[in-house]
Amino acid sequence: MVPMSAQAQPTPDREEPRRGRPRSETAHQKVLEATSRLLAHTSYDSITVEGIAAEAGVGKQTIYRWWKNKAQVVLEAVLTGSAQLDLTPVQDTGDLRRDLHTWMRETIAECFQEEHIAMARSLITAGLEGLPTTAELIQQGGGWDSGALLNRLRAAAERGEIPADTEVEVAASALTDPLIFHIITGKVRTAEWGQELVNIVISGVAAPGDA
Amino acid sequence: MVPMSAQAQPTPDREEPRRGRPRSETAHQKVLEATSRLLAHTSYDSITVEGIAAEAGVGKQTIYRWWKNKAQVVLEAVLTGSAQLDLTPVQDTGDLRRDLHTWMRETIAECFQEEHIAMARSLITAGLEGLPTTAELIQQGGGWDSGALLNRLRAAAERGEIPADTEVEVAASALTDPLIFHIITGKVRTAEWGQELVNIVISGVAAPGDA
Amino acid sequence: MVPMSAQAQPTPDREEPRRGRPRSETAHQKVLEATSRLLAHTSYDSITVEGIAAEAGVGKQTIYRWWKNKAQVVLEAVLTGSAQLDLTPVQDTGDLRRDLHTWMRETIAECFQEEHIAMARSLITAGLEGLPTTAELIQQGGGWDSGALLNRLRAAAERGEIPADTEVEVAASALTDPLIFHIITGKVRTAEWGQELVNIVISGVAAPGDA
Amino acid sequence: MVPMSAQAQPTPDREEPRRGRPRSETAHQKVLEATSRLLAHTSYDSITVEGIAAEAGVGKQTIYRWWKNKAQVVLEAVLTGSAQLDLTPVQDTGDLRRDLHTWMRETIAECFQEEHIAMARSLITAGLEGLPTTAELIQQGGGWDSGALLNRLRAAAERGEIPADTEVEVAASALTDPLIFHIITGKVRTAEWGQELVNIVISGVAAPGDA
DNA sequence: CAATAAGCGAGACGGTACGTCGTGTCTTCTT
DNA sequence: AAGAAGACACGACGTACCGTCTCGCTTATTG
Repeated sequence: MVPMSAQAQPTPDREEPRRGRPRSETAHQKVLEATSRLLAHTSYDSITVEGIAAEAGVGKQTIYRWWKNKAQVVLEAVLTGSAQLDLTPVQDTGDLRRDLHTWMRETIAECFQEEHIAMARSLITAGLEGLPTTAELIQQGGGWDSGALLNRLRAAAERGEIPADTEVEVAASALTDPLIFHIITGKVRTAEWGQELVNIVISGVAAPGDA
Repeated sequence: MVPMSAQAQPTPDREEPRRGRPRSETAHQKVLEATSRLLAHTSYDSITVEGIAAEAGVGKQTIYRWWKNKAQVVLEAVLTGSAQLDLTPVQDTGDLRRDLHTWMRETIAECFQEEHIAMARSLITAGLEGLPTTAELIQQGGGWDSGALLNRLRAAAERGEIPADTEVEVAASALTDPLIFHIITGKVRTAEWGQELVNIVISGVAAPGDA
Repeated sequence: MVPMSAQAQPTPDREEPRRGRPRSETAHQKVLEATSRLLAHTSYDSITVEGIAAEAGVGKQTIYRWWKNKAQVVLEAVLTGSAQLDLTPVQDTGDLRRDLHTWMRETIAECFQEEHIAMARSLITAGLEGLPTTAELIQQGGGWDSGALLNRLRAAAERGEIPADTEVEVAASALTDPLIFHIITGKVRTAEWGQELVNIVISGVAAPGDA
Repeated sequence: MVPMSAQAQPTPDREEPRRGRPRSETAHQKVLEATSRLLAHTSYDSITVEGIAAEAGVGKQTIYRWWKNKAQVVLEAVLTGSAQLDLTPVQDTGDLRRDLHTWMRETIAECFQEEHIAMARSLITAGLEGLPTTAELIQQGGGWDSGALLNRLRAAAERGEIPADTEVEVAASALTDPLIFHIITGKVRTAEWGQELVNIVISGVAAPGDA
């Protein structure tokens, strides 16, 4: 899957020592795990809060104590759950073009799998159904983490593989966004498509426009 | 909005003249208009079929006579509603880079408006919530129509502005998809970002990789 | 059971011809029957609206369309359902004391049965939980119908068996209310207790006070 | 209110001195008072344990340490709360009929007051909702205490005002039960009604049936 | 006088039911 | 036969209570 990571701390929690029985981190965790489990074989909107509660062995109210609605739960489940998928690294052999081709090949192989597609779609849907704020959550707090990719591009810029003033973020967008968009909409993309995309972007970056 | 167009013929229209009272095209239209009106200030899932029916002054059954579920109605409303936005053409002055810069500038100006963003999001959600088939509907039947863009690129290829073997569809993807993705996730993008994206892609296309 | 009868017309219904699909009297009936069935082996408060809906094969909303809450449903079910229990008649052999003794014996035999006790309790609870108005419903609209008893007493008064100015309603109360109250609270009463009660009341009625 | 009294000793009090912090009788009392306060303007089932706890400034668990469920709390609150209402005595002037008339007049005046009615209803509901055992609690342990009335009748029997073999308990039932039943169902009764009831019963008792 | 045990207010927990709302179908009468 | 209207079965929503279970703190009794 396109790498994502999330810190997702829904309760910034003023550190005043709460009274009464403290919230059970166990319950919190059980819910996220149950949600992930359900997301594997169910689309966002056929997931129900009641279903999550049942699967987690948790009271519905407990879910609403931690999250404001279904979108938030799913969002956090996807974001934290996929953190471990954040492992398509971008190697640095010194040859940018080769490294990106490798990365693209692996990423495509990994991403276009039933389960990851389902998760990505849930992420989008959950993000869109949440408040406007939630959309921000996707981008900023975690969402698709193109960090590794960005780092590789920055290294290339410093090292002179590509011009030092390259807008690496734009270049990264040109690589990841078509990928993500095609995952979501269900257009299956072949390795060749990916290779060509890398070629175009790398060449474009390497040969700065005459504009 | 990113140009889309839709023919949206949900009824493959058997040409046998039906018996009894013919379906009211008026009602059909009223529904689409009402839906568009609602989409302007409401997110996909807080739109209800009952709400649409009420807004349109139409019976619920009439809606289900034409479309098979909510997702389809919204989908068609978005697709046809945006058809008239499909007017960001790509001019052909002979200078590809300049033409694309112009197109990008205009598109960004047009797209990042509250109302278009809401529609784009609804499109995605409706597409995802519909059957798997629906996802295809977005891309194929209508969806984001990068037709004008593709044509301009093909013209450039034929004319030798860019290499004849250029994968124009990939290049188009590299331009439109980051745009779309940022619209739906709510990342607002400046004109500069767009210009840089065009630069990268055009240069990359123009200077075929040495790979 | 202590005789009750009810007309229970929750919808006084202005006779303007309603538009749209008319309410299904069938559904209405299915609910009442299901409720009666449940009341037989369940106490009032362990009956649930969801349970009634399931038992009746009816949507929950349909119940709430006809009745305002659980108390109202149960109330109507008990009242209408028991109408057929209104059959402990008071015979008229010309001998009031003997007739009442007979009636009392039969009523006690009939009333102190698990199932009737449960219904009577549900009636009270439903009545009390409903609005203040509901309490009125019990007395006026139906509730415990001491009609047959009253008639027998009135006949006796006209015929001179008891003084013509006898307050027959008070006398009836003195007979039925202890009976009802003991059913509700669960005090099981023997035939002897009933006989003695009849004796006291009849004698009291026959021998007008010297006050 | 119809006189009741309650000993209500929910803890049969094993006399081994418990270890640890002793239960706070203060808390116990605060709960009962809070419950009584709530009972004044709320029906049984819109009273909540959480509400009682809040009103009493007490933890919920403290309530469940003393009583086994809501019905028990309310039950005890009503029973003990009304103990102080147990003061409609039956005087003994030697004239039974007069004494009972006086008692009836005072009792009716006292009983048919909003607040007492509410309490009586709660008592019934609480009794019915409790376990079967609870129903017994009403009658036996406390409930409506017709003790004073019974005593007056027994005195009359010993003294020859009424036949020595009078079934005083039945006679008392014929007086109190109609009263109670009318309170809970909300039928407001006038003083005349009460007077007539007394007349009938006294006469009936005085003039033993010729059966 | 510490250790121990149980009570305390507070409030989260797993449950269950509530009453509302939306979906997609069905049924009435009207056009 | 299609239209507007609206009831239908179904099922999820988010809330409210129930009775239980921790928390950290307080208060007696016991060693």
